[in-house]
Amino acid sequence: MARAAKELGYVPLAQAQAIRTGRVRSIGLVLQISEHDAHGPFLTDFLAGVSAAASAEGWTLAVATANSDSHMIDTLGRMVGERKADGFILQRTLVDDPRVRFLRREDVPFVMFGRTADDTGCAWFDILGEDAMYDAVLRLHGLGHRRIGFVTGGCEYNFCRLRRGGYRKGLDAAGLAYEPDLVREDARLSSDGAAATTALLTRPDPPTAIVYATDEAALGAYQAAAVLGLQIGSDLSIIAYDGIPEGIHARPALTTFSVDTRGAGERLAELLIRRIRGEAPEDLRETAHATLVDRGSDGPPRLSSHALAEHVASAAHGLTSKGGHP
Amino acid sequence: MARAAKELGYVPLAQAQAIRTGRVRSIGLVLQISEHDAHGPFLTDFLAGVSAAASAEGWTLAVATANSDSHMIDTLGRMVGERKADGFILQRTLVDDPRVRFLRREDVPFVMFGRTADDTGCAWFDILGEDAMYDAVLRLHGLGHRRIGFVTGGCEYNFCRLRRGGYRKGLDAAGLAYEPDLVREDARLSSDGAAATTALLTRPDPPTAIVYATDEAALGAYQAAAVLGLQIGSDLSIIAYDGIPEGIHARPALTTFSVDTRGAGERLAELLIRRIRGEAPEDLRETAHATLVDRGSDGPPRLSSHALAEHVASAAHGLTSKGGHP
DNA sequence: TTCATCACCGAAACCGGTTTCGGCAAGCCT
DNA sequence: AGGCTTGCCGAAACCGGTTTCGGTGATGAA
Repeated sequence: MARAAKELGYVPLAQAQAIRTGRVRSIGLVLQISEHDAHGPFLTDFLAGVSAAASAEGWTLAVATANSDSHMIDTLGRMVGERKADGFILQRTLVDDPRVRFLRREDVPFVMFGRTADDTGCAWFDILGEDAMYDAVLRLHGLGHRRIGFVTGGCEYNFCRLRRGGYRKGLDAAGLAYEPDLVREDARLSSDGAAATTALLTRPDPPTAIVYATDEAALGAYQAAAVLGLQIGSDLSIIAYDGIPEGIHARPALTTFSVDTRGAGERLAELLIRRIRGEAPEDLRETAHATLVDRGSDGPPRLSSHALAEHVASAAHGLTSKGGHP
Repeated sequence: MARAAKELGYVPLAQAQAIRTGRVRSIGLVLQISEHDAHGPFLTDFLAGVSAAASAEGWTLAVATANSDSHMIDTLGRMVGERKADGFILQRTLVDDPRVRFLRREDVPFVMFGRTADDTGCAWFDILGEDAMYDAVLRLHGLGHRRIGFVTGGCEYNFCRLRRGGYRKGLDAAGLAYEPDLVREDARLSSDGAAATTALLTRPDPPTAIVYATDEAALGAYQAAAVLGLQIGSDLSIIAYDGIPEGIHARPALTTFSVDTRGAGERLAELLIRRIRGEAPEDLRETAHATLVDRGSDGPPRLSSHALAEHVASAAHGLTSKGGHP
């Protein structure tokens, strides 16, 4: 019977099943359009991964967008109310995420891309950015750097806390002292990254290498270095994280830890489907590693911190005197 | 009764309606992940527009991805078979598009972003890129340019044919002769754009201005100009089309016709919903205009075509002699 | 006033599955 | 061998809406 039905090309209607089972076989994804990470190929890759894994299981992907936190919660509620999605993938997890609180309260299944501070009852997939930061510090230490700075992204994101922890553990492992003054926070845009870099370099004891929590921030370093007359890769070594394509086009190209966004999407879709099918969230936690893409932006230090400080001071003087008498 | 129901917070379950009406109130969107235009903020803006307009009508958005033409057709068929979508938005319309043929044959409603060669029975929304190209030529003519080149994108896309037509009409209106040698085709990537630009500039009678069908191609012009020692905006004027953010960061910033991607998504969603509700495709055709963003990449010609040719020739000689004795 | 038509409203059938329930046959234990 | 339990299979109820149908009351025309 079942065989005959199959041969006739029969496929059960998803919504007819849904009416009884309460499942639509659909994964929900609400994008925050204000997020700048929505740019770049990230979104496409991520969607490709999610939809590939979903369609392999016969599931589909329902996408919505939100322009604010409250709009986000509304949209999540509406989608689950109308049964447009059986569960959600949450990207860009915050340290304390309102979406998590809402979905937990409403008892709606979800999976996070990234951990939160309190992940009880949460399933998640995450790339171990802290390990990448750790490796970056050790790599720079191995190249001969002894003063290594750190620039993070937005502090409301949990990854920022984690990566900063990885940086600090790297310093410990390398036997270097942690100096809070060598850390700058909240560099979201490349302009923030440029400002943070300038601030670190104009100190009396500047770092000869800087680790950036995001490529975006690191791109600002090129601008800052150009202004101060420094050569990236020799006068200043930088290593970042994300693997965005702009890093390839920078000169010298950016050494960075690249993230398999598509693969992350696939894993998240699979985890969410298993979560919806009833598996315990504690059993649905996976991690992966970012892979180092060794390009030209890091190398042995050409100058000592002291010499670098003098170089920067003279460049800054040149700038101000030029600026003063146009 | 109805009021009381509403006050109780009642919302009809979409899939229960769907089982009887055959409508899921869902818009389908299948993305070609191989498309390079999937990068950049285009996709985010577009999704934001579509999902905003859809949710205003109580509809949702079902997204899938495809990595080849046949996979695309499969996915369209599967989504309509499983009733995951009531109709589709097609982006990046080809001159002769297999998706259109399939959906037309299967009698599935759809709306195109961009026209095709044969649009009988098709609803569409499009930005009049041909008008932009026309305006670009007249603008350059007004600045004093008399030899104006043109570089198109991939010829399989219909917009390419249209924009080329706009360029030609612009030449006519300006009283300039159309010279096939001043046109280069198939510049998809910026590297193609660079090659096309170099080819045009190394002619004995090079254009002093070039119009590009896409920003991507135009970005290659900066590279080509740098190699030949030309200053964009004076030695060579360029105007392009799309409004991608990289154009802002180019030096000088790219003068381009900017497209309201989000608005396009909104219009397309609304047109598709009306199409699904039964309106005739002929009544569902809309156009909009791109808006010129006047930045620094165009200006009066500093050199005549002849002088430009000499300049290029000497630069090229310098390059080869350098290259010959490294 | 009476009859026909119209509008409105409630009941029932239906959409296409899932799930439960009951009946029947077979197997096992006493 | 008889009674009880087990397993399987088909029928029926159900999910939450839409749509059709039939009946009722009201309205308008003869």
